[in-house]
Amino acid sequence: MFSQFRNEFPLSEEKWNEYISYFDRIEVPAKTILLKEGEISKKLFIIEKGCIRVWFNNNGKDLTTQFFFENQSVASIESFMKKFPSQAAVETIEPSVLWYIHKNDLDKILEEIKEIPDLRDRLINMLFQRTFDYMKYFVSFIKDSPAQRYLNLIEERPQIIQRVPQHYIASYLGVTTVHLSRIKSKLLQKK
Amino acid sequence: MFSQFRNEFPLSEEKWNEYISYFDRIEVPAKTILLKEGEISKKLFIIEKGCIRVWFNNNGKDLTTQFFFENQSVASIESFMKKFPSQAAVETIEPSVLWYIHKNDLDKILEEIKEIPDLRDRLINMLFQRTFDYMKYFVSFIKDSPAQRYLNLIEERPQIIQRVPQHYIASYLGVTTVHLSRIKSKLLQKK
DNA sequence: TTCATTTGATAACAAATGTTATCGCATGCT
DNA sequence: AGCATGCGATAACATTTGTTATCAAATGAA
Repeated sequence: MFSQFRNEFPLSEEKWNEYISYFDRIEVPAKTILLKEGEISKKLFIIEKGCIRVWFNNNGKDLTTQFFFENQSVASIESFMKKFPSQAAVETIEPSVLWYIHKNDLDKILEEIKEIPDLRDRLINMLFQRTFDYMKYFVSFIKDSPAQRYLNLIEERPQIIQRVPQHYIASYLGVTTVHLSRIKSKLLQKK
Repeated sequence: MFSQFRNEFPLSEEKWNEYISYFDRIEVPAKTILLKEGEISKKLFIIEKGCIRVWFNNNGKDLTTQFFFENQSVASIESFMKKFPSQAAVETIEPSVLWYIHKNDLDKILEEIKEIPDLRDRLINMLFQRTFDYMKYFVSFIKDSPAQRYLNLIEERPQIIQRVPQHYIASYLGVTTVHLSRIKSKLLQKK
């Protein structure tokens, strides 16, 4: 799982092995709740196989805000960083194979690697990039119609279209399942 | 302008004076474009007096995404950081008194202060906080009705309601001016 | 296989929001 | 003061999106 990332990290063999030893592997079925709404997030997950969504409970309706697939890391990030109760829940969509690390262990690692300027700068750039991604996502949400956003998904994130049940996609797009069906059938007519 | 921030920065008197000498002061009327769409952002502004909006041109309609008031710093941040042409424009709403610094000078300062762990960590936390603010903003956008979002603005950012013309507020809420008028008149009926 | 459950499509109707046009008030300029 | 302009309210109508209900197909468990 981790060897593919080995050469990205300028670390000694010892440190590398120490760091990956902090991770545990689990296999879970679909619809496993990894973090409940209101809980404090204490684990960061990395997906070996499967997919995960992050969602908010909004008056009983669920509102999916993010999807994650293989090799991505997942946490309710604000809860994880600041030890706040999470507003969001984290749940598998498919049966999944996951690796996770406890926050305490990750904090140890981060404390150590931030003395390495190269890694430190990369971390900062990641944070910036995440901000920019949110901005882009948000602007598209106000700018584009649901139909256009659906087309964007097809172009930019085909995995979502292929692997995620449609009602989750609808909530991600901010529309009802009924309306997403209408969008799809209109798009088919035009072709 | 800067003396109120003096004690937040653990810097020598010399460095402090050097850093603030990089800033210039300008006075501009309302509706002054500080950055055009498509330009690369090379200045960071700090508002002494007045207010500013950041907006996107979307098929001729403008879409305001952010408002800034006294003591806040403003730039088209992705353009400024990465030297990309800016998708957004930056424009004064009121006649304003601004201070600005060129990116080159700011980069020099940042390069120096990031060796100070305290300042460096604060910078990183700022970036995280900005990410969290965007997430919150975004979630509210999908979760809440325009009327609810308008009520949130009254509660959380009364400056916007008081100082910003209504058509900018409408575009910020993602609705037309007509619809915002309807929202306001319905809220009045209920009281 | 068989049955229950999940998922998705569609129709009919309701509610929310956009579009266009008109009016009036306030503001700033000369 | 007088006038143009910007801003906001409102009405009538159009379009988009939500709600509820029903049905069909796919999927999963016994």
